[in-house]
Amino acid sequence: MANVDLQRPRGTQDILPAVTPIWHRVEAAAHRVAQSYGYREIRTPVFEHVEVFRRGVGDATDIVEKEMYEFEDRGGRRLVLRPESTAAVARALQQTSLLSEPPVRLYYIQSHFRYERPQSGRLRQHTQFGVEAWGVPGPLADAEVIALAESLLTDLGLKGLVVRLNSIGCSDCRPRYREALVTYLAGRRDELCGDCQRRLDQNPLRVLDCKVPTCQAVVADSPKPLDYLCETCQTHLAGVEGALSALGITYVRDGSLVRGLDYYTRTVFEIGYDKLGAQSTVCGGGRYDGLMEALGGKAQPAVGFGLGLERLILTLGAEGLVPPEGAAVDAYIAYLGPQLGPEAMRVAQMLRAAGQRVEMEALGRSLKAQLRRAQKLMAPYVVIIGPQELERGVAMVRNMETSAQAEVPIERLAATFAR
RNA sequence: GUGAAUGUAGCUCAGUUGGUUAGAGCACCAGGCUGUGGCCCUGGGGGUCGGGGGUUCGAGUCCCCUCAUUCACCCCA
Repeated sequence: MANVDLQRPRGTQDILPAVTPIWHRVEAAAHRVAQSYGYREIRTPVFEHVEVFRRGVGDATDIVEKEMYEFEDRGGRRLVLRPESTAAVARALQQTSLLSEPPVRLYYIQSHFRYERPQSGRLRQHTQFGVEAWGVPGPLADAEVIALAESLLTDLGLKGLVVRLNSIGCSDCRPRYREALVTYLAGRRDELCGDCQRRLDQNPLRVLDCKVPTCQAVVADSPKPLDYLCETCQTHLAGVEGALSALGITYVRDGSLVRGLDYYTRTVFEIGYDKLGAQSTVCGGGRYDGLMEALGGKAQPAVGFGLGLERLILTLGAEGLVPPEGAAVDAYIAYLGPQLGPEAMRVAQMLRAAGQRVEMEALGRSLKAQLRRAQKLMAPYVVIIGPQELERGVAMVRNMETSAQAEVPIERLAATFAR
């Protein structure tokens, strides 16, 4: 503890054996649900050239401006630990022929790195399950990814999460709206909070979801993004909503929903769980038809989302959906006296080969201590290798629940357990 | 990046206006039961009181700095 350099870096966590099971469960569900929608897994490098995110995510975003872990490698390349995966996936697609046969449906489970001020649900290294549908311009694709996220949450037993939906327009109508909003807000600049006065210059759409009451009062009379949507965008939004309704997915229209990454166009959505406090957004996504071009490639429409696994697991905990720890092993091998260690080991191997999870006494402790250990592991059976039994080629098998014991010939142990 | 709270054994926490060797419960180990878990009894190992500096005869207690966690903001998953 004394040496700061030997501590876990700020905003990171060690995921210990007691919690890896819920991670496995969540990851398994993510793989299963994504594949059930025909999505295939992609894995991209942990680090990329800085330009991928500067151009993909946007130079003016917080993520790129002040949260990237940038470094120069020994060859003088400017690299960065990926702060998100969508731009990285787009980059990967440019370098393959996958997109020559759209649609391309992909998913990933990857770590992301951002220099954030840590809080519960906000880490410097966090994991996202993400999904991307490339080469699909129509609104059904937007609805599909939202449905996919919803399926995962339902699969894990979650209820009561709220889907919020909005459209922020396209390259045609967004500038018109932005201009109208800036004109309006500039006229009432002195009524806005300090943050919003800054936002007005940098990212005026963000003023819409400011929580300061005076700002909300100003926003209440402001031009609404939906009023400025061009016909194409309106039709698209209506298409998404129609599909969601057909699927029976409940959502709320939230005209103030804005996302912080520049690449979004038209559809944006979030799925949140309000009991998580300030970090309540579990899933965020939308459409990013302009991303591929921003990265210098041929234009390709796409929709997707990122879903934070740490936050998802916090939510499962808050909802009491983390199952209690089960037995770590099927059998515990106890033995008496150091000379029987090798024989105990041979028995353990036999059972493992037969598909059993087996832990063997490692410290040569008293039988009492070995049984205590077995109990702790919730091992249903203990196989006791002792000199008395070994002479006759048998082992004592103890049922830990009933305390019943029976001698079983060693060569038949595997068959006994396999039933 | 802004504002605030917290930091004592592996865990949850006591620790009176600064005053002798820093405690409890749980956990762990051993013995009681010389080869049998859970209950009980007895004993034991464990702490640079987050770290550094200062005030003082004396600091877990007071002051400063620092690190970490948490909460709100900001942002986002």
